[in-house]
Order: sequence, then structure tokens, then C-alpha cells
Amino acid sequence: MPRKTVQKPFTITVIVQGTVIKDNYSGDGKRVSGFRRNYKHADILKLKMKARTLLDGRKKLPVFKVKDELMKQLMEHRVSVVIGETGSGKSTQIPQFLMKQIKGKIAVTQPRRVAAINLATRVSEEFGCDVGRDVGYAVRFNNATSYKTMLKYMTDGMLLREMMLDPLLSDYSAVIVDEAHERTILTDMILGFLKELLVRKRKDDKNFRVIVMSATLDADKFSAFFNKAPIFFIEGRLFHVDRYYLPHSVDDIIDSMVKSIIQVNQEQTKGDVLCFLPGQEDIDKVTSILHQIAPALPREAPMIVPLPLYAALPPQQQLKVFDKVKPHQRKVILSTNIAETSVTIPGVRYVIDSGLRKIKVWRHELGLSTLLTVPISKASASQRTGRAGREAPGKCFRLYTENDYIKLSQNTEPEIIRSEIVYPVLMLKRLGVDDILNWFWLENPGRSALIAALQQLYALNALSDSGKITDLGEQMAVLPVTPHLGAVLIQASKFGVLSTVMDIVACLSVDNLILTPPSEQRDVINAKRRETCTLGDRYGDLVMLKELFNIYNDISSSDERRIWCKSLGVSYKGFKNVLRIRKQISQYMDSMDGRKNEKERHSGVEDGNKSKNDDSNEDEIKTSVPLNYELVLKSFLKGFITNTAIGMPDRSYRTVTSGDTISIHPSSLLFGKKIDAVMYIEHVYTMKGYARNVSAIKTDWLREMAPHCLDRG
DNA sequence: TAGGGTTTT
Repeated sequence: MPRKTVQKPFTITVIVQGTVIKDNYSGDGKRVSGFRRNYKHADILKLKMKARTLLDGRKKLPVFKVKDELMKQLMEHRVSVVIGETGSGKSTQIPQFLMKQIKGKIAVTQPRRVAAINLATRVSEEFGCDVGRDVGYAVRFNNATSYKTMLKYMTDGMLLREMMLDPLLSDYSAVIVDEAHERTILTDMILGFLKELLVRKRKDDKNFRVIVMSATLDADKFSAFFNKAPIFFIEGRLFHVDRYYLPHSVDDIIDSMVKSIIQVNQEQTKGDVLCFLPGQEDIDKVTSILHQIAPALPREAPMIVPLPLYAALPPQQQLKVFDKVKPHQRKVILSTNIAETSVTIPGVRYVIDSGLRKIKVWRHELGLSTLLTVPISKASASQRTGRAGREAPGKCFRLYTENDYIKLSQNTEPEIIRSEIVYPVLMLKRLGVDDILNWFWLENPGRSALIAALQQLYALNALSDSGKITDLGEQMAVLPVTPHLGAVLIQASKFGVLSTVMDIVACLSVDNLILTPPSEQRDVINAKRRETCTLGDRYGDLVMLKELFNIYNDISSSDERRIWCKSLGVSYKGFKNVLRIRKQISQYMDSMDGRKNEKERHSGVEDGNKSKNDDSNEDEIKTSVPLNYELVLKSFLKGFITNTAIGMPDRSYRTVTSGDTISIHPSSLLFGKKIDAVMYIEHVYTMKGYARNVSAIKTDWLREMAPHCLDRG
């Protein structure tokens, strides 16, 4: 499209950090004076005009009404807590207000990638710049920032990574921690580090600001943590949602859910229905019941279109919840917690809430995780309810009694007190924190959990006898994988099998890569996997991952890759991620190789293995090298020596550490086989104790790989 | 012969 030529000289005015900067142009569009830039004048004008059209909408946001009062508070205190419900505009507007008042960069952290990207994109439009210029974002695999970027939206994990490189965060003059109420491990860690920064490292820097933003009313906790920081409330902009409870508690949540869906469908006027259930199994059951009975329902009511939604669902099927349906149809979305925060579906007017969710609880004293179905919190119930009132007034049907509701805990339990905290503890060690037990924990994970983490790190040689971080620990802290897998990578590098191990570690770093096939396809897919992965069939699941990786990598067209993935019940999207992670791991390994080689050459440890098949310096993926499964599995033993079990005559297995019985999970290629000893990546307790991602090992490898951990043999 | 909520470097 031809552009209109501007004839008269003109000026573009931009406000940066409260300073008005004018840029003067001659009639032919050449810049004659003003600030330096790379844009064509037409582009910048377009962006500024777009921003102007957005201003009216911004002024209607609740946060705009209280702007002056809010900014007064934020400027007067080093730490503030801001409570703002959904729709208040806090995440988009407050950082922009702040940009005009303070000098220096502002970081805004988000628990999720998509949120960081979407917010940065939106705010760039409002500000009138391209993403990555004045306003940008940083998430894993994607950095849209420049030297000019003053406002940076980023994931929690990214800010923590920056903290590891610059513990003073000297680049920033303000950090805004958004969605703090979600209390993820990473958010909790950031809040602890910020407190430390304020009390110790930057205690004299009066210009450094911290703003904690939360959507629920649990502000007191944050305020108390930051020395009674003032709290500011902003109203939200959700529509009213009526709540209904059951008169009596029910046992069968699936039956209750199906009945409620049918009733809502018959009695309520138009609008889609969003149902919250704890897990995939419940969702699949309800979906299939609805498919069966939908044709038999009365014609007057809309036709039900059941749509499952959970993380392990292939992306194409997930996207179906956004499709439009015909006028006489009604979408009934059956979802896990994913629809509570991560996925927002337009058109929902009714919510049916089972009041349940699943959580993974780490038992540090046993070194295993359990998966539990538990009641949600009041905060979570209110969040689910709010999903019905985003566009119009709605209704929420709670499949529990009002009395049950009253008994729910106020807030969701912070993740950090029920998780493995080996990595958080390593981070603290890396940042020089000696007294882990009395650190600035927003929620202290507890003495026994902390000691268990320290012991794990010691066993991985990440900590010395005196509890100080070792060179190895420093490397593990930097690698973008768990410390256990980090130890594996470093060992693999010494054994000269790094390339292969990086392939496997990348596979293990992706969730839901190997899907659990629907029961009717189960036998076919299991047989296909065994037939495809002949070495995996013998040596186990880690070797299987390498075989799958090789085949995927050797297929050239994406269409063929997709078909192949489907035939084996593996995730295509997951494998795409595997390749990105593989590349990132490889870059990290390369960068630490230079420093490390120097030391090793003198130590002489295992140099016999460091021979011509050493592939540690090459980024290239190798699919043709013969697989040295022994060295590969021994590398894994370095990180998972405690996850081993010995085969008993009765075909059961006993763990090496505690002697407890453990079974090979039926999803494993080694399921049903008789093996002397096994190593597993994960120990989960559901119906009974299961080992997942299992490999066959030899008992004498145990003593060889970790003499100092297995004194009792 | 099990099954698995959600994030992220």
C-alpha cells in the first residue's frame, strides 16, 4: 500500500521516563534533530496513533481512577503491596505509571510465559512502541528486549536466573512481582531474595522499589513479610456471579457432575458451561458419558458439545475449546485446573465446580512423590467462580454444601512446603547463603525438608563436607535442568557420552512427551514401541528415549514426524521442545567446558574414558554413533544412585536405600521383565510404589559409581 | 497391567 507523503515539517513527541523528547523532521520525512532512532517516521507515527486510540479504554480501568493516590504511595515506600482483582488493569497500567516516575529499568515477573508475552505485547501497543523496544519481555527461548528496554515483563524463572548472574539486580530500580497469591516456588524464592536485597545488599539504596501484586485478599502475609509494607486496594471489574450449593454432600463426583450439566443445560439460557474436575480420568469419563446420552436428551434444550481440556491433551484438541459451535449447540468444557489460570475461554457463563483438584506432594523423608486429590481453597473456589463473570453476569454451581465451603482453607497451600526443594537450596548456596534454615523464607519449608535437600546435594557432590558449594555445584546451579540431571550431564562429559546423554536429558525435561494411550489403543501402541525400540526393550526407558530421539531427528518432513509421533503415542509438540532444550543444554555445556577442562587434565580422574569418541565439544546431534549404553546408564547413576532397586526371586523389587518394595510402572518397557537391578528417574506412590523411567543396571555398577553413598552396600 | 494437577530455567 502506498504511504501518504507528509509535506510540512513536523515533530514527534515521545515521553521517556517523564522527560519530553521532541524529534523534528523536515517535510520529506528526514529527521533533522532530536533523539536517535532506527525507525521510519511513518512507523513510529502509526504506533503513536494506535496508542492514542487505546488511551480512552485505559482510562476506564479501575486502576486509572486511583492513579494519583496509588502513585503517591508507591513513591513514598520502598515496598508496597497492591491488591487488585481480575480486570482492574494493575498488570498493564501500574508498570506504565511507574515508568514515568522513576529512572531505571523495571522488571515485572509472571508465573507463566504466555502471560509475560501477552502483557508485553499489549503494553507496547499502549505505550506506542514495538515489542522489545521500550517495553519488552524475556522468557525461556525468547528474549524480546534491547538496550532501550525500560519495562521488562519476564517469567519468575528468568528473573531468578538474572539474580544468579547479578545478585544485586543492579540493572533494575524496581521489581514488580505479579500474581504473588499463586505462591509458586519461584515466586516465593524471588520474594525471599528481594527481602534479602532490601535488608542487606541494597539497604541504603532508597530508590530501589518492590511492589507485590496479588489478586486475592491474602495481603497481610506479604505486608508482614516486608516489614508492614502498606497495602493498596483496587477494585476489580468482574460481573456478578450467583453461587449455588448442594443441599447434601455427594460421594460420586462424576455422577453429580453429569446430572448438574444436564440440569444446567435444560434450565439456563444461552452461554457455555465450564466444569472443573480433578483429573484426566474423571474428565474422560464424564466426556464419554455425555457423548452417549447427548442424543437422547430433550430437543428443546441446546445440544451438548462436550470438550475435554487438560495439559496432557494434544494441542490441536486443546484448541477445540475456542471453536465456535452452531446456534443450537452449547459447549460444555470439562477441565482441570488449567482453566483456572492458564487458559481463558470466552463465552463461559456457567461454572460447575467439583471443589477438587490434584496435587503432587513430595515426601522428602521417603524420597518419593504422591499424587493426591484434595479439596480446593476458598481463594481457588472464588477464582473458578470468577470464570463465569468475565463478559456478563453468570452463575456458579458448587458440587458441595455451603458448610463444606466454610470449612475450606482460606488460601491454597504454598507449593514450596510440599515440593522437592533441592534446586531452591542449591540456588541459595550458590548465592552464598550459609544459614539455610533461617533464611528469609516467606514460608519456611521446615527443618527436615531442608536437611533432606542438603543431603541430596551432598550426595551429588554439589556441596562439600563443610556445606559450601563445590565447583560441580556451581555448574549444576547454572544448567537449565534439575541438579540430579545436571550431575548426570557432567558425568557424561567425563565418560565421553555427552551427546547421547544430552538427548535423553532433553527428553526427560519435557512433560507429557510419552503419552498414555487410550485403553483401546494401549496394546497396539505398547507393541509398536517395543518393536521400534529394540535396545530400549532390553535396557529400559532411557535407552528407548534415545532411540525415539534418533528416529524423530532422522525424519525430515514435519508432516511425517507428526504421523510417526501419533503412531507411537508420543507428543509432536513435546519433541519440538526436546530439540530446543537439547540445544540450550548443549550451549551451557560448551560454555562451561573451557573452564573445566583445565582442572580435569591435571586431576586425571577417568581420563581413560576420555578418548577419541569424546563428543563433548560438539553441538551436533549424533544419531549414527553406536550406543554405549553402559557408560550412558552409569552417567545416570551419578545423579540417581539413590533411585535404585534390587530384583527379588518373587519378581518384586526392593529399594537400595530403604528396602521398601517398589514395582516397575506398567508404562515402562521393562514392565513384566525379570531384571537383577534397576535404576529409575522417578518414584511415585499411587496405588502402590511405582518406579518410572526405568533402566536395567548391574549391581556392581552401584559401588563403582558412588562408593561414598553406599557404605552399607 | 497404571494413569498424571500446574508452572519454569
